[in-house]
Amino acid sequence: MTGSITKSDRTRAAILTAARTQFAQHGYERATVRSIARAAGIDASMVIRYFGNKEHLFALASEFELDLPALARGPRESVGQVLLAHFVNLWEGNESLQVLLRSGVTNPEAAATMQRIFGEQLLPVVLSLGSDRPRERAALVASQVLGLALCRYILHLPPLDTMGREELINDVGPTLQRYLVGPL
Amino acid sequence: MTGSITKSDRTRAAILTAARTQFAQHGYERATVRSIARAAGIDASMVIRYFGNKEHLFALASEFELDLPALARGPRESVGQVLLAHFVNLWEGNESLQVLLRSGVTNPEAAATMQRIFGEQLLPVVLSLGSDRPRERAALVASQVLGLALCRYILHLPPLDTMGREELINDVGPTLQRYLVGPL
DNA sequence: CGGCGAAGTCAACGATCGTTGGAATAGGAT
DNA sequence: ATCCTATTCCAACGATCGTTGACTTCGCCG
Repeated sequence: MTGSITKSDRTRAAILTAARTQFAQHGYERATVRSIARAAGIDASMVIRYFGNKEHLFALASEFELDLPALARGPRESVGQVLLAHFVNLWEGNESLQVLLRSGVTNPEAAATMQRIFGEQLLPVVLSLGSDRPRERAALVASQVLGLALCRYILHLPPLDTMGREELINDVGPTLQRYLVGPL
Repeated sequence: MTGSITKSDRTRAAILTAARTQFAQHGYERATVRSIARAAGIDASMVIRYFGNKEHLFALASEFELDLPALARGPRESVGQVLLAHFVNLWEGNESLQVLLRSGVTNPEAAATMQRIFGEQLLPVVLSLGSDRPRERAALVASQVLGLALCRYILHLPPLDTMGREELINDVGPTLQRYLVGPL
């Protein structure tokens, strides 16, 4: 029996998926245990039974990796555009980042997770490029990337929310380029 | 009697101030009517008595003006730095913008207010500069300004949260400069 | 000083939240 | 087919939310 996919595995996964969607769309406080359960097609008590409490469920639902590309291995003149393209793919392919962004604004623990993720995953990439003031550069990159995501996916600020990928990358790419390897 | 400052005027102002602080620090859902009342030193029912309901109080507490400078009248090569300096003053002198940012992420009405403010006040300034694609430029400026505020004042992402004003303006100013009048 | 309206408190309402424990049900092994 | 256990539902708990209405206190005008 051990190792096979039981029914509980499937409901557990369904709850996690529903939780990610609810947290991403409504944030930590507005996404209720009951709404998550309803989206997963089960009773609210099951959510607690499987994940202990709401806070723990959130911790698991907001876990993810940035999987940043090895910028130092590519051409130096396009690191900004490459990094931005990667982030756009991330935003649009996975809602985990939206979970963190939507909740990190009111939930201190989510804010801490955000700090940890960008510190552990973005900073090394910046370091590998060998520029001066790497910590400042990493934070500047984060500010533009998060600001773009905020306006495009959360606030739906026109015309940013309807602009095409290429247009976006052409307009904002040079900003990241300067933050990564340009003069400050 | 009409026109003089009554006691009710002072409590009304106290409630509004307390509401702004609570909304700015905890967002719409976590700032409770009771916590606002406690901060204002009165009973929760007074908050409702004076403002009808929580939603209406929030609408009044999140009202403000950007008071943007007339960039077209100044030297063209420093419009980015001037605009950023103005925004930094705004963030640090008044918590109204933090109210909107903290709440706009989960509250659709706050998000709409944010759209309206940037559309009505930032876009005209960009238009006055005569660059191409003014709507895109205004939105790009918003993305960097809001992203910076998010990281610095909400998420407290180091080292952005402790960087000095001048340093910040030197690093991010050129980004706004390009968004406003540079090549896209 | 007595009264009257404004200002504020108090207790409670219905709703909803996260969470719990026990009853009901299902599904696979014997 | 029957039992056993994993899985699920149901009802309810205490807490907290926004909001309401009745009661109390304050301050001023005559």
